[in-house]
Amino acid sequence: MRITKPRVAIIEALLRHHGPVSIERIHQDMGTRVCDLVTVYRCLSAFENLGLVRRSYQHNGTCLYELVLGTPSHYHIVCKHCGKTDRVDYFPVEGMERMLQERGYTQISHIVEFFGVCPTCQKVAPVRHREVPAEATPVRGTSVNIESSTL
Amino acid sequence: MRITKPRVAIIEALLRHHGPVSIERIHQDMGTRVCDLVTVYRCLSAFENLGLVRRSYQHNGTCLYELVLGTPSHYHIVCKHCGKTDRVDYFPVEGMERMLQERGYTQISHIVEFFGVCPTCQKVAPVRHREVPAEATPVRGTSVNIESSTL
DNA sequence: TTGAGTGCAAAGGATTTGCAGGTTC
DNA sequence: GAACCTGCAAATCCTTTGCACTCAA
Repeated sequence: MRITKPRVAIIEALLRHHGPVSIERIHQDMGTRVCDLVTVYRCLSAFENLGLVRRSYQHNGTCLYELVLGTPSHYHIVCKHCGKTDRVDYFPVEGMERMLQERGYTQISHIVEFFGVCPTCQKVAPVRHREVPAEATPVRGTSVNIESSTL
Repeated sequence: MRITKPRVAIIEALLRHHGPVSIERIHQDMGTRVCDLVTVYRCLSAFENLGLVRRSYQHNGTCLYELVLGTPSHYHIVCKHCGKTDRVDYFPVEGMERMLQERGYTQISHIVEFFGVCPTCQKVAPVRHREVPAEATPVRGTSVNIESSTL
């Protein structure tokens, strides 16, 4: 994989955030003139295949990306390929992924995410699918994504 | 809210599954002639507002619905309205939602999901966004969705 | 009767693809 | 110089909306 200006800029933009960021946001942060939005999509996709970044979802279904840094440490296994879900009865997070590996799964990762309406938004109408909130920017330093990846 | 043929059929279809199902799949299962796909979208959305069903996402970003039955029992709080994420330092799942309530969040829910490539798909190419897997049907009885909702 | 529900058609928005031209190695 | 990257434009796909009509309460 080649090192190009857009790719470096994307990584830099991701480094400035400490949590999942939307693609649009990354594009803005790195400066929209650096490259086309399409390129950001393609690069992030490539990065994901390399295990450099991980993808998660916002409550409206649009996706977020973040750098894979530490190895964070649960109830539902979904096959990335066929989409089938498989029951996971063992509860504690520890040893969870090891158990899945023993079942024959690879590229295991998991996400744990909470949703709710924050104090400031208490009185406003609910969000619908695809409806992107005014400022969907994760607040830096205040997010923890416990998704992890294992070969 | 009125009881109509499509709504009954949707609930019945959901009852036949023990895990998250895609909207398309629900439509198929209940028989495409019962109502339009759009109606399924609208009904599920209404059910969700009533807390009857919960929504989650597939690894390609498309959404899944499932009946809210039991009350299942952490790291990332995302506002459903503005999309901002907020750090959650307290780790154990127990008491997590209570703590968030104390912070002023409402309509709290969370999802815990694992992703991986299942033994059967080991040798095939990776899935991309929006790319719906051949058979994305959750295997009944083998899924556990630990998302919960609190007012 | 009458407002909530529905169908059909079309709009919206995020993500992907095709192809020609550029750039890194 | 070849293979990989990009830009631009257009296609896809899922989800939402508008509007007139139907039906449960």
